[in-house]
Amino acid sequence: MSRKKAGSTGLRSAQQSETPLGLKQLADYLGFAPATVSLVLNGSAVADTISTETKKLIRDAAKKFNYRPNFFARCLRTKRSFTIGVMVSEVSEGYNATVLSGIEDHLLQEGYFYFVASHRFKQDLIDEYPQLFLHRSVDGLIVVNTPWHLDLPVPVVTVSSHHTVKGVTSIVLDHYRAAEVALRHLVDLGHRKIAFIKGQAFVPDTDVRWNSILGAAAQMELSIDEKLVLQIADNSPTPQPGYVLTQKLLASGEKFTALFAFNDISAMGAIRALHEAGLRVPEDISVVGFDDIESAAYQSPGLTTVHQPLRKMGRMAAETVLRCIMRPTEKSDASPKITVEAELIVRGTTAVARQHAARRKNVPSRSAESRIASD
Amino acid sequence: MSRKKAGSTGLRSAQQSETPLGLKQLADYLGFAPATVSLVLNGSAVADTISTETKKLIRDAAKKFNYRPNFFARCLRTKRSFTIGVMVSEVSEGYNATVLSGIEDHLLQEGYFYFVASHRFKQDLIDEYPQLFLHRSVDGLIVVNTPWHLDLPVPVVTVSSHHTVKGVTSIVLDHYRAAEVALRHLVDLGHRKIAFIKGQAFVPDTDVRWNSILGAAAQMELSIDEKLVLQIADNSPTPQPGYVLTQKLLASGEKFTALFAFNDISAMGAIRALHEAGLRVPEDISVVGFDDIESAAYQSPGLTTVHQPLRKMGRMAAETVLRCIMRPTEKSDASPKITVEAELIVRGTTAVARQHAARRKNVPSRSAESRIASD
DNA sequence: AATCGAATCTATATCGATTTAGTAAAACAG
DNA sequence: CTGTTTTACTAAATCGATATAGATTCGATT
Repeated sequence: MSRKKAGSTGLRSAQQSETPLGLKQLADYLGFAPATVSLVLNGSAVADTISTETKKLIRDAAKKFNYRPNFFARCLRTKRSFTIGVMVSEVSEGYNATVLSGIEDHLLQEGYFYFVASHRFKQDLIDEYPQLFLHRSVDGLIVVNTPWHLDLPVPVVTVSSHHTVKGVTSIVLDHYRAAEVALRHLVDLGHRKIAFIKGQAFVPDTDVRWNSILGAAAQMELSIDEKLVLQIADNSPTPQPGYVLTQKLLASGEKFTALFAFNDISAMGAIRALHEAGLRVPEDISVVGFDDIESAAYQSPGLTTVHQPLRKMGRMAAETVLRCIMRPTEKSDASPKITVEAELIVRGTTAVARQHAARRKNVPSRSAESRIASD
Repeated sequence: MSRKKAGSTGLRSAQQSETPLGLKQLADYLGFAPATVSLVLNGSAVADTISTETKKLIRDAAKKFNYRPNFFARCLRTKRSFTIGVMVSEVSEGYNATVLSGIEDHLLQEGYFYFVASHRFKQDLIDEYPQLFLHRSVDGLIVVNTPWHLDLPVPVVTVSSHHTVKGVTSIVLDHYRAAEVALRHLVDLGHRKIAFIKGQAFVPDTDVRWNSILGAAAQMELSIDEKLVLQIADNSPTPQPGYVLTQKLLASGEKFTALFAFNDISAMGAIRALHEAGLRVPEDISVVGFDDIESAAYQSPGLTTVHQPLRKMGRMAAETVLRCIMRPTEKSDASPKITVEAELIVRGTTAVARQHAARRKNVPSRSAESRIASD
C-alpha cells in the first residue's frame, strides 16, 4: 500500500485545485485581454497577426493552469454541444448494445459525448425523445432500429430504419444477400421444409427481411409453406415469443427440418422449445438465427446465424453523423443509403437434413463451433 | 402502405416551426419584461406577488408557443446540467448493459440525461473520463464495476466497486449470502469436489466474492482444493477465457463434479469446454454461473446462476445520485453502503453429483428450466 | 511632416437565460 | 395629508465564453 503522495501522480499541475479558473482570471494573470487569450487558444484566423511570443506565453499559461473553457458558455455562443443523441429500442438488448458500442468508440474518440434513450417501441417515447434531444441542442441524432419519418434541423443518421426521409442517411444491411446466403446454406444441407419466424410488425427490419427471403427463395426455387410461417407479436426482447411460437408450430403437426428465425433471441427460444419436445438441434432440426449478437457465440452448440456487422454499423453511423455536422451545406451530396454486407456464421445448430442425412453424425468442426466473428 | 399525411401525426402545436423562440420574444409578445416571464415560469418565490391574471397570461402564452428556455443559457446561470456521467467497463456487455438499463429508467423519468463512457479497464481511460465528465459539468457520476478511489466535487455513486471512499455511496451485493446459497445448493446436490473460476484481478468483485466463497465454504466445512481453483487473466468480455481455463483444468486430470464460475460469461465458456471434452452438463458436471445476465436464461439448458438484481442496482444508483444532488449538504447522512440481496436461480445446469446419483435421469422441471427472474 | 499600412492587441456586443435590488403606484394607517 | 406597506413589476448585473469592429504603436513612404 505505498500510494504516492497526491500531486506526484502525474498530474503535473498542482493547480488541480478547487478553482476551475476562467478566461478572465487567466487573462488577468497574463496581463492580456480575455479576447486575446480566447483568440489564441481557439486558433482563430484573427490570431494570425498575434506575435509568436505572446501566443507561446498564452498557451503555456493555459497549460500550466490546466485551463478549460466553460463548456456551457462556449455552447451558448457557438451553438454546438459536441453531443449526439442516440435513440435505441432498449440499451440492454444485445443488438442495440453492440451497435451502441461501435457508436461510442468513434464518438468519444472524436471528442463527442452521447445521450442514450430507449423507447421500447412505445410510440409516445419515439415522438418525445427527439424533441428532448433537440432541446438539449444535440449536434446530431443517431436512430437505431426504429421507425423514422422526421426531418429535423440537425443531421440524422439511422441504422436499420427502412424509410427514405429527406436529408437523413440510413445505414442498412444488404438483406437480400443475407437471406440468400442463409437459405443457400440450408438448401445445400438438403433442407426443403423450412419454417420461418418473422419479426414484430413494428420492427423496421421485419418487412425488408421477409421480402428478401421471399425473393431469394423464389430465385432458388424454394417454396415457402405459409403454414410454416410464424410472426412474433409480443413486444418482448426475450426468447419467450420464439419459444411459444415454436411450441405452437410443433403442436400444429406440420413437418419441417429447419427453422430460420428473425433474430438470435427468437432462435434461442425456438431451440429451447425444440429441446423440450425431445428434438435435437441440429440432428433433427437445424436452426439459423440472425444478427450474431454476442451471446449467439456463447451458446452450446454455438448458434449458426447471419452476422450483421453491428459494431461497424454503429461506427459508420457515428462517422456519418459527424461528417454531416462538419459540412452542413452539402446535404444532398451525402449518399442517403449506405449498405453493409452480412456474412453467414456457421456454428453448431445447422446440419444435413434428417431425411438426407445418411445416419452419419454431423459433428461441426471445432473451429466453426467456437468461431466468433470479429466484425 | 397508407401513410398518413405529415402534420396529422399528432403533433398538436402547429407552432412547431423553425423559430424556437426565446424568453425575449415571448416577453415582447406579452408586453412584460423578460424577468417577469422568467420568474413566473420558474415558480420563483419572488413571483408570489405577481397577479394571478398575469401569471395565467404568461403561462398560457408559454404553452401556446411551446416555449422552452435555452438549455445552455440556463445551465450557465444555474450551474446545473441535469446530466449524469456513467462510467462502465463496456456498454455492450450484459452485466453493464442491464445495470445501465436500470439507471436509464430512473434518470430519464426524472428529466435527466446521461453520458456513457466505456473504459475497458484501461487505466488511462479510467483516469481521463471522470475529468471529461466534470468538464461537461455533469451533476453527478455513476461508476459501475470499476475500481474507484477519487473524491470528486460532485456526488458519486458506485455499483460493485468495493472501496470505501469519503463521500461516495456504493451499491454492492451481499456476496457472502450469494456464495453461501450457491455452495449450499451444490453441497445439497452431493458435490464435494468443486472447481472455481475466479475473476480477473482488476475486476472489483473478484476479491470480495472469492473471500466470501472461502468464508462460506469454511462455514459449511467444505474444503476447497487449490488445484481446482483457476483465475481469469485476460481482459476479454467473452467466454473465451473460461473456455480455455476449463480446458486446462480438464487436461490436468484433477477430478471434480461441479464448477462455480465467476460470472455467467465464463460459465458459458466452461460449458463449451466440458461439452467438447465429451462431458454432459449437468449429468456429469454441474455448473453454476454468477450475475444472471439476460443470456443466462437463453441457454439450453438454462444456466443455473446467482442472480444479481442488476436493473434494480442501476435504478438505486440513479436514485441515490439524484438524492445526493438534491441535498448536497448532508453528505454524511447518506449511508455509504447499500447492500442488495442475491438469489439463486436454479435452471438446468446443476444436478445431483454423479457418484451420488442413483443413475436416475435428472430432468429439471420445465418451469425451472425457463425461469427468468424479474429482478 | 503628413499619410499609410502592418503588426498587435483590446473594447464591447452577444449568446439567452436567472436573479437581485429596486421602482412606481396603489392601499392603508395615523 | 403625510408616511408606510403592499402590490406588481422591471432594470440591470451576471454566468463565461466568442467574435467583430476598432484602437494603438511604429516604421516606412512620398
